[in-house]
Amino acid sequence: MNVLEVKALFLGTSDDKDYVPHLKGMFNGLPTFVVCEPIELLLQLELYCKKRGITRVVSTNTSILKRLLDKMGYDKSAPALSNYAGSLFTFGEGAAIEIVFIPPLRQLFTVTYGRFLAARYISKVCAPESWREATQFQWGLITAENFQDCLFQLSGAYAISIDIETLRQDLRIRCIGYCGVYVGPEGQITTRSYILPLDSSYSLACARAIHDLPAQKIFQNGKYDNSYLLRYNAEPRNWLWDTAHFMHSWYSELPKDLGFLNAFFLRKVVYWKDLAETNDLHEYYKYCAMDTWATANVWISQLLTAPDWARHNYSLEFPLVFPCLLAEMTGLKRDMQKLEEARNEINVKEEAELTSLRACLGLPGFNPNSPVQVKLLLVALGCKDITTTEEKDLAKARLRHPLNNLLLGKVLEIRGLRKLRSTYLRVESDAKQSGIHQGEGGSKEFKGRVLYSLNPHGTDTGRLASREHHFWCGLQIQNIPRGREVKQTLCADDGFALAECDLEQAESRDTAFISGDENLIRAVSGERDFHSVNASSFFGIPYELIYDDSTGKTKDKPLRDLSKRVNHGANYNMGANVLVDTMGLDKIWEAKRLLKLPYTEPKEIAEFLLSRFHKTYPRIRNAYYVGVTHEIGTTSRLVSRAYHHAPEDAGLGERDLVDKANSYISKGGWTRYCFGKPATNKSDLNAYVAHCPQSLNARTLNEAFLRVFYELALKHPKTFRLHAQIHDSILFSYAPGTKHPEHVKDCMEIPISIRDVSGTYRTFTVPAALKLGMKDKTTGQFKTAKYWSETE
DNA sequence: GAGCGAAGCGCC
DNA sequence: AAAGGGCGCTTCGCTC
Repeated sequence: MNVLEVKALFLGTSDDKDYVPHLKGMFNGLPTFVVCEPIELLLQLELYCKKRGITRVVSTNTSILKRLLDKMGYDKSAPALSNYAGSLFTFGEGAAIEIVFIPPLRQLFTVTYGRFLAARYISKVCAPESWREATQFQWGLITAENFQDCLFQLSGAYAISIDIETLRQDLRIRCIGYCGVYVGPEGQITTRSYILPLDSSYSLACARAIHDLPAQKIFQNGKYDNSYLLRYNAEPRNWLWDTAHFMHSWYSELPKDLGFLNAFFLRKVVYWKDLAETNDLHEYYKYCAMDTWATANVWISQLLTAPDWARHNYSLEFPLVFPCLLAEMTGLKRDMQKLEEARNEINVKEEAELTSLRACLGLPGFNPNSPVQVKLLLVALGCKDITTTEEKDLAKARLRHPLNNLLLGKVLEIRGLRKLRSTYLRVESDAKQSGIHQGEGGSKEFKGRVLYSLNPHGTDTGRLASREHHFWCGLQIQNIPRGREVKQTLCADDGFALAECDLEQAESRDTAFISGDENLIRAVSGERDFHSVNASSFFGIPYELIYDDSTGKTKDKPLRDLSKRVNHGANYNMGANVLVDTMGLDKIWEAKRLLKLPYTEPKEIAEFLLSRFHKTYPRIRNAYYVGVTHEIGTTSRLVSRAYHHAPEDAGLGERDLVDKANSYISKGGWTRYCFGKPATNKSDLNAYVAHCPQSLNARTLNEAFLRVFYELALKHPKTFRLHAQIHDSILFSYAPGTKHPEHVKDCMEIPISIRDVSGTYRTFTVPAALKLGMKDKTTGQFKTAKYWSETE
């Protein structure tokens, strides 16, 4: 036997047993033992390894994890394995044995990226030579005495990562951490971290001096830090890097928090966020320093190992942090009086409905928001086959009996009102009731404004995601209800009018040009009403009977609505039963009647409807879905083959423009790495066929958002305000009399050159429509919008 | 009483 | 067997 032979052990739990064979091939060819019996003590494990000459351990055993953490002086009773996946410890004589933790093996199947992560983590101990070792962690406190030294050292850094620690209570920055990255003459990389407690105006001056250094700055999810730094007038110069955005640009489907990035990119690390729960100030500073060290090292690893397409994605995505940050800090003014009125209106309505419903039922304590209680109600109404109580299920039950209709209608009405009040029209007293501490004393508003965050790394497709603001108040701005109830409380600032500009039917147009389906291209590009054209081609009824082009009026609304639903469903590969559910049985029977169909089963009707779509637009399924599956099957990636014309392209001749577009397209636009398996999993297929148009539209709007930022928001800060982006629209306000709205529209109408799945090139532009206000009902005069409810 | 996941629902 | 996609927030109801 070769005594130098390296041996490995998989130490799992009884839950892992069945999955162990699926780890095959991940151990770099090392002879590997397997133990799934309970081993509680480190000593037991040590003896087991010693006896067999094992020096590499891969484990899911939380008892051993806890022992290892105990040894580090950390006594949490139950560490979560999910946090420690990828953490690497050493133990045994001379710390010669390395052990890495991985998620429970079940995840090899339940999570699309399960295999990928397991293999990566296992390679930490079984193929360590494939990992670059991180820099040594060293850190110090910045004091008045050593500040000049620290500043001098940092001024020599190649790059500086920055991380702030905040107090949620009063939005105060407690300390700021820096990690200077230094490149030696031989190319060797070292780092040093510095912690600056922010406890005086002197220390703030120190922070400003460091932030003003020309070195490129690195953050992890830096819009958070920069929101606070802006409050302190201490924003950094030259913020070029963000590790969360880099991760999103590379593996958009994976987590992006620092704990995960740490485990993912660095070999010899232990998850430390649990340990950072400390009351010792010096320890607290040390963990802040570790954050900056991790951010810097993750960045180094990303820079050294990312493929070109991920870098290209990054160059598209990162610039968005600036318009997003501006929009987040701008927010929208809330009319507090309107808020109060809207609440009162809702309270009155809800009170009436609730009293009535409870009286009908004879149950004074009935809660329509309780799934348990509504389920019982369904049973009482003879609908025990319906087991969930969401709107579409209640819709089903309502059709069965007028009494059901009455009672469940009230349930839905009350739920709707409560949703409006609790989510969108919240005031201080609500927060006190539920123990939430938000804004100033519990309201959603921050100095009378609704804030929000807009996150370019928040979705798999490249859309922005939204949530409440970094200051722990505000709203998700992208799901404000459509009616006037909430939007009438949000308005432009004094001296401004509010406006919204939409890309019209963007995803349908994008789908048409991505698939290259000539019928669909004609339908979306023509002058005629898209849904009526669809109704006509789906069901063989003359267009003129459905829509009157001369008056712009719909003549057959039921049929047009039907084709709208079918288009929507089929576009995203919806199954027949789901279409039945989303349309509702009444609409299904209506379709049967309208089209004089012979079928008796709802599913058959839905199947017929869907088949009409695919008959009309055959390339959607036959070329596009097939192309997506094939591309992912062979490359694990989806590449956007579209080029957004740059403003300077206007000066190019036809020939040069085509060359430029083609060269861009052949390199690829936005690329998504795909862990799912569309060939065998319909959910994955649906996600990926939805990705392409959604992502292309997101890119178009993001590009427009950037242009609006540079051409309007930065140039006209006194007469223009950039508020938000809402998936296919941009919300802004402007001083009346300016030409800013038209300029926004110009920024949004970006010509796109695209290569379809079969290789044909085309160019098209999604039209944008301004919504500036509405006609006054009484005077008939056009009135520019002040409130969001008025932008029509 | 805190924490968490599920249910339900708002938007495109 | 059947399965639209992409998000985030509040409430409920359960566990610790």
